[in-house]
Amino acid sequence: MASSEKSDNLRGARKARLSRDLVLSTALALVDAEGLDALSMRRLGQELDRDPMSLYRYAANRAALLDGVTEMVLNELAIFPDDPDWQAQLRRIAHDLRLLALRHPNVVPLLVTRPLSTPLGMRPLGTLRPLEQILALLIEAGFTPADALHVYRAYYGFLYGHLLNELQEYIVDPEENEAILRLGLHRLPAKDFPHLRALGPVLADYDGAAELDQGLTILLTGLATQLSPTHHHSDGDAPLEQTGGPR
Amino acid sequence: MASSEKSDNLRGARKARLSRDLVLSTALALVDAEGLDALSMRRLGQELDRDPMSLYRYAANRAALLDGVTEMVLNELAIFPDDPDWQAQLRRIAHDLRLLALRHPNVVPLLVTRPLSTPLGMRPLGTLRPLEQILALLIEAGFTPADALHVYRAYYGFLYGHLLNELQEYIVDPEENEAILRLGLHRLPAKDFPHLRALGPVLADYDGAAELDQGLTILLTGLATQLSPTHHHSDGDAPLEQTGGPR
DNA sequence: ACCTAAAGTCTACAGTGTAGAGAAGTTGTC
DNA sequence: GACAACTTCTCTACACTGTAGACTTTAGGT
Repeated sequence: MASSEKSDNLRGARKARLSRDLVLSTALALVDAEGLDALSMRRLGQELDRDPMSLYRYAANRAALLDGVTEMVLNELAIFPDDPDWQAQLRRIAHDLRLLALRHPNVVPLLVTRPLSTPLGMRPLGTLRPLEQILALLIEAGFTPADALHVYRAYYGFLYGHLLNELQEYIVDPEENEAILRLGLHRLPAKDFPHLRALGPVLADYDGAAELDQGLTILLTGLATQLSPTHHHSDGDAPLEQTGGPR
Repeated sequence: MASSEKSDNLRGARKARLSRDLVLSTALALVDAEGLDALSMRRLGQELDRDPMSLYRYAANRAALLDGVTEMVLNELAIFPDDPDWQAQLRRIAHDLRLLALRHPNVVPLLVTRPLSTPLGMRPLGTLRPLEQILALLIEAGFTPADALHVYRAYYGFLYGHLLNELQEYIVDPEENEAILRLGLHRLPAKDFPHLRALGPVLADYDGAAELDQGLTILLTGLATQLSPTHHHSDGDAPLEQTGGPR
């Protein structure tokens, strides 16, 4: 198909210099368009009209390249640690991340999988930024650091779980969705999967945003009964005052 | 360890016939021992003392092999759909699955990732069994099928999220854990990650079971306020009253 | 113009999944 | 036994992968 090689750049148009950002964003575009498997060094090189080996200047190896892609995606997520209404902020972040995941569904496996093979401290910094900022948000709201961590865990755990759930039922394009879904369900032996088969219509229309929001309500109210901001930084911690401080 | 090649089978001991179960369980053993990347057709063939191509009799391709492995792991999970105490049952299943995940940490990426690339109806049946059985459990307990699905989603979403969370902080062996962890954290720039760095000690001891159980309490009590069994079903336990469902 | 360091390229190697054709082994029927 | 039908396993080959190492080209500074 695309064996144009140098014909594109013949007349004067010099090859643009590569940069980590350029490499990562074309990698992301490729993953978005054709899936994770399409992202090979050779293919990406071809996409950039460069020798595959040149990529190693910008990512130590393929794994690092993948990390870079997830970092790039997570950078699209905005967090405002100074918002005093932490619950609203958590809600907003959750919905933002959900939209992000729907926009880059092929990246989600990386998002949930890469951290499993990398000790926390060794992860790309861009990946840890949300964690740090949410901790900041919660501590700022009056939680003790340890409690903030607990809240974060419950929150992010639930959030990731929801994303996995929703994406599992959404991969195919909405047009064929119902057909393929039902076709799939039809394959199931009626003896062994009566309930699942009966739920076909219900499965067909999944309102992810609503489900997420409802889950968040459960979680937040549940959390409120177990932990809440103490609102006066207790027993001897440093005066953590950031009103109008440097960002 | 087991690079015996043919020495085992030298004197008379004829090669045992392969079977899907044998193939899948040695595949699982290999993944448990050396990780997902070690599971190549050639390597697995060598482990079984067979030509790699023979494996294709028992799994259509590598992806199907991976599916088989996850199926095999999920088969270790027992569910009793007749238990009238559905909350206790959900609790028990969650803890069982947690232990399963800790016993096969390298399989967890498959567990959460494979469903993302396979429409629900096309998934291996063994993978859908827990879903069907939990639906049965909930319906048996008096939920309407649609509500059962909602409960299942919230529950499984939370559960998977927790597993991802816990495994992220647990990969390395507990002995080195603290050291490596702290070493990792030390790498983080103090300017950008103050909270995260300060939480080093807290991160070091993570009680997964407790955290999971606490989360389940939050979830179940939260669920009770939004949905409950309508119980026009058989007799037995004392139900919570029905609040006319939202939506 | 020269030097230096960075950026990009070429070649090569060991590994991958798997299609296709064939060989070896197993089983059933006479 | 002999034959056939069928399953299971093996061999060869191909296109593709990540990446080490040595090399060539380019860009900037003085």
